Amino acid sequence: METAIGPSPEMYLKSLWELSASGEPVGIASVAARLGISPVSASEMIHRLEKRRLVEHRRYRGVRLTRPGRDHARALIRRHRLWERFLADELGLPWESVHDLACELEHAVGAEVTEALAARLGHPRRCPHGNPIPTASGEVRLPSAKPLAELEMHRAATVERISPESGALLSYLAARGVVPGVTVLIEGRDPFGGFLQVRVGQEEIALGEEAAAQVFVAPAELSEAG
Amino acid sequence: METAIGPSPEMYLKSLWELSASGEPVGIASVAARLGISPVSASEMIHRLEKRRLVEHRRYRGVRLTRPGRDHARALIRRHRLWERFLADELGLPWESVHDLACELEHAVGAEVTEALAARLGHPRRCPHGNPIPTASGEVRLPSAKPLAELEMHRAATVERISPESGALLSYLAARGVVPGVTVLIEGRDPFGGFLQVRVGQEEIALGEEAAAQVFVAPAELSEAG
DNA sequence: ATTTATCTTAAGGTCAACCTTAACTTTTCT
DNA sequence: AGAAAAGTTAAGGTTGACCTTAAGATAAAT
Repeated sequence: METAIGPSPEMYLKSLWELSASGEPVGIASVAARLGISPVSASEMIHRLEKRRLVEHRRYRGVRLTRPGRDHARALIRRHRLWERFLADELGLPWESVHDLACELEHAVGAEVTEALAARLGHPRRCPHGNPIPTASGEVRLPSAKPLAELEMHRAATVERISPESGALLSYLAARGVVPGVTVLIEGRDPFGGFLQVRVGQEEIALGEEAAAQVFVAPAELSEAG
Repeated sequence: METAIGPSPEMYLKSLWELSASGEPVGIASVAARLGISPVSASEMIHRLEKRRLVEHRRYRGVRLTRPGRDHARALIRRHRLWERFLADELGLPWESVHDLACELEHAVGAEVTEALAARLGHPRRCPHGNPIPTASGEVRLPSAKPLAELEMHRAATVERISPESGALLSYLAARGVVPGVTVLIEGRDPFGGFLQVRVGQEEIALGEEAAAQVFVAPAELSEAG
């Protein structure tokens, strides 16, 4: 029944969803930090959301999405990532900017448009950054992958996803060819942990640890072993 | 430079644009009526817009868009109608509903997305209701057409556009096959002006005068006459 | 057990976008 | 010229979404 809630409350739901993949309560301060607002304002909004039965809040214990809250948040993520695909694939907009653009669009459409869009795009399962697109029925499968920093040396791996999806680091990675699907290989490690020497396709680059923390990779199967 | 202005002010600009095709001042009351708000609130907003130099207001004389205001409004109409095309053509959503859906989307994108969308759609010149899509540089050509009610009897004509683009009448027209491009012919007139007998394609329908006032037609060229 | 850090509530403020009621001015119409 | 209609300003209100500062409560960590 598409309960209408404004852009701002929606951002809270989305943040809560992102901050608690498995459903543990989230501190209000971390929500506030993520949205760049004061804890007091976040607290206020959480109470508003609680009145609408979208979240449950236990004082000093944190917030959790209720069932309808979680459904709404998941639907938002779905919309967001579908718009990202659209913007990147159909409109050819640059990878680094689609996240921010999709952030606006996600609040402007309901299920009708979303599902038509999904159908139009062929029901993609990943956003351009490699993150999974929840299905209409609500399933989400995060690809199993680990941070690039934890990859063994000289072990080939495929970039599965990059998270989070916006900010200067994305352009940095994009400029260096680090996008989902490419094969990477660690060729060297700075002894003090400052950066990695990484081969990306043909090229070799140095990747700061902050950037490397955002890149999740799946090691390629080495041999015919099960 | 894409001056950011919220959805609400944007709706005022759009309304002003629509209410004064040729640039004559518009009464605040009519803006208020169109947006469904009180004249007092409209007056307030007009003053806010005046501070931003988007409109000019002369007391008791009406409001007029300034150059930047008109540019912004035209850009909005462009976005709106491009989204309509997208929703109808690419997503296959029903003709009667694309207007309202596009109303949300138009506030969610800037020039970058708009132009990419336009390119993607092949730079269409008309929205699904037949109304012209302003070009990126700001040209608008309204197809010459007259209200269906003014068409001579038994004279074939093509439906050029339907305006306004939303409301119950649209579904009414859509259900009867009255959409841009079809050929219509008046076969009879109610002596007291209540309705028209119209042939639409193969079928014959009765069309109320309220509905007929929204349908703009271009008479087919009868012969080889210049 | 006490401190520290986190969290929450209280109090008061801002701004945008609406609302109503009421009074007043200007234009327009008869 | 006078009345009606349209438009305007004033005054006071509401709601949502933010803010700051300050005080109080709880949990966690020493």
